[in-house]
Amino acid sequence: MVPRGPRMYLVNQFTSGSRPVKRIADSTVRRLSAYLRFLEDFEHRGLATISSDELARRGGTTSAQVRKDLSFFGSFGKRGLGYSVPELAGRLREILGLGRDWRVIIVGTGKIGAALARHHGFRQRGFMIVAAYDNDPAIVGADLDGLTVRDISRLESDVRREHPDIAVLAVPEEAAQPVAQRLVKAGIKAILNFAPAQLQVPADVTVKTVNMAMELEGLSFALTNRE
Amino acid sequence: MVPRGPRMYLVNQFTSGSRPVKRIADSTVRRLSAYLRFLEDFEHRGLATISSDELARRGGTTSAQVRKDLSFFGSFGKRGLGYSVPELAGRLREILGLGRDWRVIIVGTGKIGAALARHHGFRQRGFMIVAAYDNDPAIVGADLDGLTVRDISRLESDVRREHPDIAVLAVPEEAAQPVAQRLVKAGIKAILNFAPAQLQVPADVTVKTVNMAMELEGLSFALTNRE
DNA sequence: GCCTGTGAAGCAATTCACAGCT
DNA sequence: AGCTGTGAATTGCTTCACAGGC
Repeated sequence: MVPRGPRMYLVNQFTSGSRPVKRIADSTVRRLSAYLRFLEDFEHRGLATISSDELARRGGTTSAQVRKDLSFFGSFGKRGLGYSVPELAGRLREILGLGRDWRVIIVGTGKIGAALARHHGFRQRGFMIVAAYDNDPAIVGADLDGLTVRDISRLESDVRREHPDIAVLAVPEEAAQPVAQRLVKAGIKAILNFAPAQLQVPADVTVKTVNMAMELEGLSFALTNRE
Repeated sequence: MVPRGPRMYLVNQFTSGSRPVKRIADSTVRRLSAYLRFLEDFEHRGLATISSDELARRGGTTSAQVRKDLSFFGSFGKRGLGYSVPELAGRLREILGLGRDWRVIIVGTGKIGAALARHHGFRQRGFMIVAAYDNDPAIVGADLDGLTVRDISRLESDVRREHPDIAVLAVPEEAAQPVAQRLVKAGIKAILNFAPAQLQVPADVTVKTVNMAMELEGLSFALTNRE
């Protein structure tokens, strides 16, 4: 029934002038993220240039795909030479919005939420965990690597005052939708959801769901259905 | 360069006779997994039938998509009525290979690996965690909810003796590829990878990667590129 | 009348292939 | 000669629309 448009994004700020607006597929964004990772590796090793073919090999895709992905945003390479590693890395950071810090809150500090709160890898990429929430009085007040777990009753007032950009949702399945609604109402526009639930949110809110049960079932399917 | 076929699966056991083999897209399998979750909810609530339209609403897709997804595997519904909830749930479990238990090992018991090892939700769906490994002598021997962390040097011999089906890879980025290679060499055919790395494995090994940095960057992109 | 199952149509993503710059 | 950038061709996923059974 309900017709759905593909989940894509405007990139009008990249298309100069008044040309028709471009839309970027999710899969493209994921690959850009992967390319950036490889470029950072190359940067560390002091390499100056890289070809679409090398990026493709590292990313498990094709050189044509790499060039097409980049072409949505501009022409960053030199024919006959390839791409300047630092320049392309910079462009990708800009495209992905990594030129600034993002304020992240974690909602639900059970096993997964707590592990995420303690994970320092996010900070390095500009995702600053600024608060963590739980509804269990036994957990509220606890310390998570310098972060004090707050009572979830403060969620709305905190969000309105501290305007975090991204909420990581790590609550039990049955709490996921109600908490998501509270987050949206308080003004959150981006949610990383670890609950095995399909969240219903307004179109201007972006949700990425990480569903480990689903991934395991995908592996089960693959193991079961092989020639 | 390297041309890639789409990552799909044979389902010849579902297509009777010698008709040309069907291939199932990843996105379809993910949706089947979601449908099963909703069906289990309906089962608990004692509902007997469900229409493709109701499944679609819960799954954020369309009724045509639901029917098309199911049609790859057979005709499970009744025209004018819908689908029998228990029957369709059973069929989906069969299709997804959930009619049996799967033996899962966890490699790397840092924050994420340990949280996964302690997570009981997997067991309920037939994913039994049978061993956990680490290379840190300070962690080896520790107890994770009844599971003793083993020394990773035992990995190959254990895998060959205990033939686990799925390995969850939760090691640091730089260790991901070497450990994946060890797993593959020992005979593992399915890997759930939590390391932010693009694993290179033979075609008969299935890898699902859960990359939180990539998801966060997808949110960053969405927040940055809005009209 | 209601809802499934499915070819056909439509649309989006990937791959091809080559012109054009270095 | 080497490698990018990009229209065109292709592939494959999604949606339409309707015949067919309940």
